[in-house]
Order: sequence, then C-alpha cells, then structure tokens
Amino acid sequence: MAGRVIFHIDMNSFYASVEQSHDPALKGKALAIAGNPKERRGIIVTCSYEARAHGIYTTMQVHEAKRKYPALILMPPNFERYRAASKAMFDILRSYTPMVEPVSIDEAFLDVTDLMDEHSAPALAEELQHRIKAELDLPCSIGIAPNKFLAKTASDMKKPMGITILRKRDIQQLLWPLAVIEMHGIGDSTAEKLKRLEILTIGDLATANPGLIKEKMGKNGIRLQARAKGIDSREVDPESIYDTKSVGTSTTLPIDETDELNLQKIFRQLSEKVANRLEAKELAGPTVSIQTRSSDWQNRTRSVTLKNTVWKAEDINRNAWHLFTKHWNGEPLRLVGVTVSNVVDKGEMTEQLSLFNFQEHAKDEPILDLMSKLEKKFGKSVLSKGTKLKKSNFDSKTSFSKDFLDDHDHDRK
DNA sequence: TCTGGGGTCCTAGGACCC
DNA sequence: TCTGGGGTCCTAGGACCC
Repeated sequence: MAGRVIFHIDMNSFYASVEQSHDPALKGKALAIAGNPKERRGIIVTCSYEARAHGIYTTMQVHEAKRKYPALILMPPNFERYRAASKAMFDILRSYTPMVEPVSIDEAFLDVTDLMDEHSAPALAEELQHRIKAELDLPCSIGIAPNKFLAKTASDMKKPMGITILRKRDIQQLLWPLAVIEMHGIGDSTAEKLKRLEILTIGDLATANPGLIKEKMGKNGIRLQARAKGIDSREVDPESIYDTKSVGTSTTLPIDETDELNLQKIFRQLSEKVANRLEAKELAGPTVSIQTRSSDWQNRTRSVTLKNTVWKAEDINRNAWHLFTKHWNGEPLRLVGVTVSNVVDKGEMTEQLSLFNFQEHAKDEPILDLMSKLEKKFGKSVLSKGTKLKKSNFDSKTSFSKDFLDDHDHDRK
C-alpha cells in the first residue's frame, strides 16, 4: 500500500456557484443562499466570494447580513438544482476512475494512483478542474497528496480554483506553522484543550510528547498527532456513501415553544419527513431518537431501541412522542428533532430472511431449535446485527415475535 | 458571531452474558 | 457468598464537519 496518489476535490462556494452558473446575471454579484429568508432565525448557508469581500460569511444571521451589506442578493436554496450539478460533477470524476468517494454534495476523494502511468498528477488535476469549469461552469479546488488528510488540507490552501500539491517532505514548511485550529478534526474545544498543554501550532502537536497526548487527549489525540505528522492510512472507499447509519430531521422553531399541542403537530411532521426519506432510500431502523434544544442552548437526546425496525411515520411518531412526553419538563424549546438510526437496507433484510422461509418453519418450532438453525444459516453476526434477531428477544416464554412476522409481511408487499 | 440542518464518530457507564 | 475479566449492546452526550 505504499505510494498512493490521492486527490481531494472541493467545489468552491458550491450553492452560490451553481446559482451563478444557472443565471449568469448573478455572476460577479454578492450572492448569498439563506436557509429561509422569511424565517426569523434564518442564516447564511453559502455565499459568493463577492459577498465574502463585504464581510458576509456562512452561519451569519440573515438580518445581520442584510444590515451589513444591503445590496446582498438573497436566494433560498434549490436542492434539486444542487443535486443535479453534484451528479454531473461526480459523473466527470467517475469517467476517470471508479475510485471516487463522495464526502458530501460538493466534495470527493479520488484515488488516482492507477492513472499515474498515463498522467502526471498535476496535469490530471488541471484537466479535471478545467472540465468541471468548462462543462458545468463551476469552480473547484484540488488537493494532491499521498493520503486523504493531506489532500484535504491541500485543497483548502488555495481557493477558488486552486491546485495544491502537499508532499510529505513539505509538511514541516507548509503545515507545521499553522495554528492547530486550522487542522481538519480540530475545533474550538480541542484547540482550547491543546492550548492548555501549550500546543499552539500543528508543528507543536506533531512534536509533542506522545505520552502526554495519550494521557490528556486519549485516542483522538493520538490520531490527531499522527495526522499532524502527515500520517493517515484511511483508504478511499467508493462504497461508503451506501453505508447510511441514520436518517433524521430537526427544526428550529420560529419562537421558543411551550405549547404541547403545537409540539405534537411538529413531531408528527418531523416523523413524516423522516419516514419519507427512509422510504426513498429503502431503509428502516430499530432505534428512534429525539433531540431537543432549550432557549439556553441545552441539547438533549433521548432514544429507544426497539425489537423491530421501523420506517412508517406512525411508528416513528408514536415512539418519538412517547420519548418526548416522558422527558419534557415543559421548558420552552428552541429546536426539536427526530432521527431513526442503526438503519439497514430494507431490501437486503427481506432477502436475507427469504433465504430461510419463515412462515413454514416458524409456526410450532421451539424457539431455541429455530435459533440454532438460524445461526447455522446466517452466522451469529448477521443475526445480531442485521435483523435484530437476538436470543434476548426470544427468551423464556416469549413466543415468536408477532411484530417481526408482520414486518416481514410488509416487506414482501 | 448568540449560532440551521444534515450527518459521523467517539467516549463512558451500566446491563447483561459467559 | 463474594470474587474476576472480557465482550457486546444500549443510552446519552460531546465534538466535529459541510
């Protein structure tokens, strides 16, 4: 596994750039995409470089941005448009190699090692950047490095339309002088912690006493120190996007809410949204959780893991609302959310289960015999992970979970 | 700078099992 | 009756990223 060549492609102010490409009249203008400009609590999601020049930045409140630069053009996000542009961008990347790992709607890692016979890395990066600009009218920055962390760091170094090579031997000169907060994986909290250890720059982190790092920062510290030295063994994984772990939605309320009936209505809407998105991805999960945020920014999560997976709005909502009413003390809430996690592919579940025809065998068979057969068939890992069929769910007199069979039926429809 | 909405990963404690 | 150690699952919270 020595000597990989990794690219990190980072689209520059993606949403704003897509809008400018769609409507050239917006080019050269200070443009901002704002969550929902009508909402009292709307923020700037992305803005053009022209807007940045006027002091506008992501997460800034809309009214603040307008006050700062009244000529700012505000647009609501058009996600369909962004998804289409994203797909076109990924199509270009995949026309070179299947080793493309999407990180988000506008970011990707490429392992281009196998293309190095025919291309030089910088020439290939230029070609990619040029094609994305020529065919989609979208700017991007590209980082070239021997691993993901360095490639990502490199793509950040020159924006917009930059191409940056970060070699191992350049690390001391280019990376080490930077403040630790510049590092991906380090936020305010970790930066503060490091500051107390007198670790201020990435170089300080790289050369710090490993014993101290391990003691004060744990596993995360060890990993960050490795990154600071330019070490990162994560591989580019094109499959990782199919590995959804959770599907959730949340909303910041127009005003801090105390009315139970209103909240009940909101939970129903959130549950429906989650159900729709699960449906679209053909996913279902056994864990339902809720999030709340109070006026003073106290975040809470409460969750329950069920015997069976859920995907229908009614089932999600029933569990979510139950969790909520069980824990809410009546305090005003700024935000509420609903998430289904530990999700698995519905189709895959059905397939696994159909291998072993349930209906025929299950009826009168003693549970333990059935369990051992299932284990033989699928192995323990599948039983405990994929289908939530565990011994604990079949203990003592509990007969074969009726819900489970029902779920199986629904899957077949 | 009073901070949206979508996620992921990690940690730590308790329950439970062998 | 009291004692381990290892492993997994669940829950809650925190940190981080785009």
